[in-house]
Amino acid sequence: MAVDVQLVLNDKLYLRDPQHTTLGKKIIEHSIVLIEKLGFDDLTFRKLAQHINCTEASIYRYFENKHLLLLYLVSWYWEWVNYILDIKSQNIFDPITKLETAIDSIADASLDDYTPSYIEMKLLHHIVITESTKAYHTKGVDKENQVGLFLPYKNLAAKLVFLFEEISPDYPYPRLLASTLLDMANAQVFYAQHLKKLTDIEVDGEDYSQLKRAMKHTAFALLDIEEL
Amino acid sequence: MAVDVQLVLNDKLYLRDPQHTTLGKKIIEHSIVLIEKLGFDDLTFRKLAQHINCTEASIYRYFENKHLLLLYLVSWYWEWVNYILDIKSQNIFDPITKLETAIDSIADASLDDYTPSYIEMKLLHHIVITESTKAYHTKGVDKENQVGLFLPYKNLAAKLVFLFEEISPDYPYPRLLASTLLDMANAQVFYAQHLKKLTDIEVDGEDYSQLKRAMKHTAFALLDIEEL
DNA sequence: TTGGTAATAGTAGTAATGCTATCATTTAAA
DNA sequence: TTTAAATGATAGCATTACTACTATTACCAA
Repeated sequence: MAVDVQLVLNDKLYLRDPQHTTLGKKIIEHSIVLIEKLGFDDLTFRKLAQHINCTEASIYRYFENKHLLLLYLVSWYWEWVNYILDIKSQNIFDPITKLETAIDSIADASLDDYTPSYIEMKLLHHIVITESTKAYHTKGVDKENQVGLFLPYKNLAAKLVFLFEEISPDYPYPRLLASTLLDMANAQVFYAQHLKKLTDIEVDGEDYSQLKRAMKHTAFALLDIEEL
Repeated sequence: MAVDVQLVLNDKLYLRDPQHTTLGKKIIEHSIVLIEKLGFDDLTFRKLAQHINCTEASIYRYFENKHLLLLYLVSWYWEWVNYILDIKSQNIFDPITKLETAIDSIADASLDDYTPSYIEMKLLHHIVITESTKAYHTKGVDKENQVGLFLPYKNLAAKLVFLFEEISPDYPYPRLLASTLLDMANAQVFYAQHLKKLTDIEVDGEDYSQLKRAMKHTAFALLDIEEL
């Protein structure tokens, strides 16, 4: 019997912690289902409330608005990737192997099965791919950044930067490479699904092997490492 | 006395072509100003109407909704970059120099001064940087892609792909590199302005030289070309 | 077991949004 | 100069994004 993992998320994301209550978990669970179905733009708290048979007001007790709900979901996702990455890179000491592991973790974190029962990870991954840029392209970025709402993503990037600097201390753009790789992991999947002319990779179901190969190729070439 | 350039845009973008009328141009002009000021999310046709002293209904006669207005602006921008790129790469025959010119055009297309009087190019550039992903991350991507609404961006990417294949026919990810570079041109500027930990470059006012250097460094390394 | 508090439900209402319709009036092209 | 096209003016309506208030239930501690 699996115990649900509880990730610690910034408490500015919510008014009441959804991980603590039954309704809270239901909100998370069904918001994922509903965003996947309708798209984030067409999600409303009213529809969500109807969908899970609670009142609109109840949802507002957890999240100030749907933007913060999205930010919560996206934070959850990246926090999860951090968690998976840390687990998988335990006992690996060669930085290049570590980087490969990191890329693998980033590309298929959603396939790991330690995920809490109320979070359908594959759907959440899909939401991150198609909707996550909306979470930080807002007038409020700077304020939200200041209170740490983007830390999960930035911490993940920082881990990559650390590896890059270990591997190729002279590479001039480690932070650019980190954010580019992370963005690539989402964008290229989106292109593979919707704008095929913009990518060379194919994503077949949950098979991200081509993405991983492309990411590694890119990272290695830029860090000036021999392909393995 | 300058003559306004008229770019040919997909007629599915609008109900009535805004380039043909005074009010149309005013809508474009002030939508740019207002999106820059409020952010796309907080723009409404009502506010825009008040701002330019016309009626809401008049704006709806040009654009079905604000999503299509954004798509129009973004299309205009990328069409403009295509135009600038074509002009600037005339009479250049060395593909590597051509690629350098292309990257320069992409990074500072907004600085060219042939721009029509009613389009404040620097503002539009800023809008593309912060809002353009919203234009294609919607439930309607596939339909809109099918009728060609993303062609300006895809055509630009195709031009890069053509150069990559000329320069390094064996490079395995030309389309990925094209879209990655184009996305990078926006994302890294956004990071430089809002999430500095995610980039190594600085953007000082309208000086995109560091961005250009980083883009060239990336492209050359991946295409396996000696730095110049 | 009781009492109190946290969680949720229920209801209601308001300002703003995203449109659409109708008809009158102005503008500009033939 | 006529006529069609473009715009204005006004109105209205369903939905959205909340907020407020009160009532009820669940649960934990004394």
